[in-house]
Amino acid sequence: MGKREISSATIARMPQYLRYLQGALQRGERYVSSAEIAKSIAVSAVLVRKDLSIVSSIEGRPRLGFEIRRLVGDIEKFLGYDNLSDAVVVGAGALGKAFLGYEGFKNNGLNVVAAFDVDPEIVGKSVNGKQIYHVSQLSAFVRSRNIRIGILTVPKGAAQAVLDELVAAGVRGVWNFAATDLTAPKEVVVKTEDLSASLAFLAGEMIRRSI
Amino acid sequence: MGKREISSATIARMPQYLRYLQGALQRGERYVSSAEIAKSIAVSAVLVRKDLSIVSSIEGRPRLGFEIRRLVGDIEKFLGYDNLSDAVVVGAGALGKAFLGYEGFKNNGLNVVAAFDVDPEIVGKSVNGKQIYHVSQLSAFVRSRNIRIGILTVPKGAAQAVLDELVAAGVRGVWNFAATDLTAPKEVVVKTEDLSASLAFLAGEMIRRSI
DNA sequence: TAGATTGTTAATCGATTAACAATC
DNA sequence: TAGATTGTTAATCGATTAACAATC
Repeated sequence: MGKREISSATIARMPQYLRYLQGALQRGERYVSSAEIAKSIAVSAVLVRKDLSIVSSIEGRPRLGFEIRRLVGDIEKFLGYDNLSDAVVVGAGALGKAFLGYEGFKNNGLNVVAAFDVDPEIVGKSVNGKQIYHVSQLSAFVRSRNIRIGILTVPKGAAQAVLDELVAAGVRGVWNFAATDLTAPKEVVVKTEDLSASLAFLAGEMIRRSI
Repeated sequence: MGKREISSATIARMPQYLRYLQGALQRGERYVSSAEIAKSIAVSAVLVRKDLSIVSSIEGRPRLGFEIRRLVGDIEKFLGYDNLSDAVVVGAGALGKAFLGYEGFKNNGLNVVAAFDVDPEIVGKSVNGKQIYHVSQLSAFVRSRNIRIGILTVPKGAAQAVLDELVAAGVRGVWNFAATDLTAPKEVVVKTEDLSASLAFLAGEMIRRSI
């Protein structure tokens, strides 16, 4: 609809706004000014207003600020949190199991329904009421349940092959924790989570500040 | 030493370069051009050269490119990967246990030595040879082992208190997976890992591309 | 009302890219 | 040598901030 491209920096700030606003809502606040939001996120108030104007139809009211409840609704909608989609986890090691056990992503629109692995030791078990199947059943499962999101927690070596299989079965988004670069068709979104990059940032900051 | 500030965008690319270069090294390659690196990372060749000139003392050689082995060494040094530091995990739930079980961060200079929790069910057990202690012992442990890094995988509500305790005991860097905003003294680096922000990015891209 | 706070336009700042001479 | 590839300077681009009129 001719909308201008929204910068990824703006998108990345949305969950932070959301987190702050949900907290404010729980404290019983109803309105918040851009300056208050700005302070909590270490960003300028103008930028907050600019960001909010992009995702929200509501206008802030001079003297009062923004109505928190509606803002929360708009940001959740923008981020797609209102629209729960099912996901599968491939690789039921420690991290994969953590995904099975964690329900928190439901608030973010993600519902993990099952996991897949090759290890006969764990295939057949379940975590948090969610079954671990053998990888040979992955493709049929994804197809029949019309799954759109796959979470990759397999070893590096297996990641590309699993991704290919997921894509062939209809997955359109892959959340990759395998810390390796993957290739996928253009219409599939791959988000590689590079925790060692974060760690590098932490370490780098520590070094820079202490010297 | 009067060095110019290095942008966090540059720092964030370093682990990506490193990953590509290590792969090239394993394939037996010895030299690589900035254009090849650029292609694998979807970034321009000029930017690669600029980034590399910041972290590396070696110069690229016209026609040949950069010597991979030395580049890998320089980037690892820049990121502090050569300098293993001990860390503790606080919160031994599913994610915390994943950290205990995962040895991969040793390549990034991080060595997890123990975990802490309050749950009597798991205190006293060990994962991957690493002991889970009661939180009451946290402070003494950190002090006596001179631990500098703490990984927070506790529930939101407990995060700030744990951080305060870690800081009081001498921790200088905190990797926070509790998805809540924390406050810490200026000299302490806190890196909050917001997986729901990543997830938002994935979901957002999926929506944008499919409409 | 007066003043706090908004939304928007123009200016600034910083990161990326284009252009190109230098080099092996 | 000729040509691939480098490092650097200047131009561009995009994101953030400053300034300020509008509004409740």
